[in-house]
Amino acid sequence: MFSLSEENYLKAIYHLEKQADSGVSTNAIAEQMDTKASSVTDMVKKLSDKDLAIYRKYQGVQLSEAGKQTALQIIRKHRLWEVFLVDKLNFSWDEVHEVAEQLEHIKSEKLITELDKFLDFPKRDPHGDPIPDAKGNFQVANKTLLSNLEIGDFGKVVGVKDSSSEFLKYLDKNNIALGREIHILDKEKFDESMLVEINEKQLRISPIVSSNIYIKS
Amino acid sequence: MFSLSEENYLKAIYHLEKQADSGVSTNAIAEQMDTKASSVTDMVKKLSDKDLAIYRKYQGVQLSEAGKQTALQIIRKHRLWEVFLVDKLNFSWDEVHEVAEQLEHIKSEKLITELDKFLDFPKRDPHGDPIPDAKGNFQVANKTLLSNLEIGDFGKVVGVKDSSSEFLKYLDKNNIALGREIHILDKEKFDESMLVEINEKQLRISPIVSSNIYIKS
DNA sequence: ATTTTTATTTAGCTTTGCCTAAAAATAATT
DNA sequence: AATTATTTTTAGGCAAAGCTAAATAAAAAT
Ligand SMILES: [Mn+2]
Ligand SMILES: [Mn+2]
Ligand SMILES: [Mn+2]
Ligand SMILES: [Mn+2]
Repeated sequence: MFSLSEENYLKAIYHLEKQADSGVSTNAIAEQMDTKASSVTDMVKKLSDKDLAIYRKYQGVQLSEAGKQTALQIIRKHRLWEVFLVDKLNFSWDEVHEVAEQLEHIKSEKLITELDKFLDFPKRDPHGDPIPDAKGNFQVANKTLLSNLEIGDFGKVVGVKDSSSEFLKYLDKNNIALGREIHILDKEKFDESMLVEINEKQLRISPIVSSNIYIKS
Repeated sequence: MFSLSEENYLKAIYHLEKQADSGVSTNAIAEQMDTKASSVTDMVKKLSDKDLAIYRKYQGVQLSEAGKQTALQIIRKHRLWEVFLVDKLNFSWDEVHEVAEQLEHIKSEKLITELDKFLDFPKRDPHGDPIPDAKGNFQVANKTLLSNLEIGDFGKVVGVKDSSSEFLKYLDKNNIALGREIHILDKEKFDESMLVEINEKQLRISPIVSSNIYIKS
């Protein structure tokens, strides 16, 4: 169907489109994909020719409906594989992304249908992100960043914004995991750092940490 | 490490080397890989440069020790994935090969170690082929082709030589599966066809069938 | 309203893996 | 042994996906 490279571009554009309101810029894609702007221009033209994206010179790109659906199916596969790795193969949540990046490109309808069933139709991946169904539908959780909470608030950790291995290892070290109750004891006006209670222990966290943890409050 | 294409060539050469006694010919590889002889020459030079193969112009190729080990690890992955698909995801033995061709190229040491463990260290794949261990070792079964048996002989089906979907479906239709007892009732001298009893039913099979079924007798 | 800076595109080149057609080597026949 | 047929290699090209450097458009600053 589509090349590995095309699939990766679609995924990147999909993710960038959620933040940007207008078209996604060439440079934004280049940065996300760790490639050069000129390469992006080439590919974006190709996606446009294949009606996977809408592109006007100097105006950025947006995914077409077909492009969005394709991206969602790749994301579906990525996240299902992540669940598989954690639930069945003893991977930790900081180890799965790299491997899922490869597995998401395997082409087999039956494989993904059966994997979904085998995993008992999970709704979220190990990082708390929603798993689209075969039609591309998924639940958007009403979550907020930990950094938005105020002194005295309670909440439950439901996801991470940054899912880099480094950040996840930091969370592990401090016993912060999905599902944990968190209580805001203090918030420093000066540097926005927070004192929180989690797992019956007190912990001071910097804003770079609190702005990468999703909370359901 | 190695490209998808390089890995496929190594695998093809490995399989061809088992039959051919001298070096594997360019044309044989081209046919196996469904490509052109000139493309094979190119790739074989590259493998030779990387010390994965020994190649002398017009004399065919052989795998080096490194090349053989690499091939065996790909075969290991291929067969483990086939077991996974059949044992865990309800695939039938005629559906797995295509998907395993893709999955065998996923790069992750941990993935394959854990998959092996998850499957309880299987020794054979769904077609009866041995699964090499992490060091490339595997048991060679003492098996023979059904076509070599004589009238009155008994045996057990332990593998298939042709594992094309068409052949496997034919076997399914006639209730021939791994582990089944088989009894040779008659063998026609003229066309080498056989009358066998399997599953308490009599069945006449052509030499093209009997020479693609492995028996342990 | 210019000028300067930044972003984007174009042009031209590289590598990988493949192809066709022609040339060269090897194998098979006569 | 010479000729013919087959196999293999070489030469020259193509498409995908990347890159650098130069040109152009858009945005920001003066
Ligand atoms: Mn991921
Ligand atoms: Mn994830
Ligand atoms: Mn197979
Ligand atoms: Mn097999």
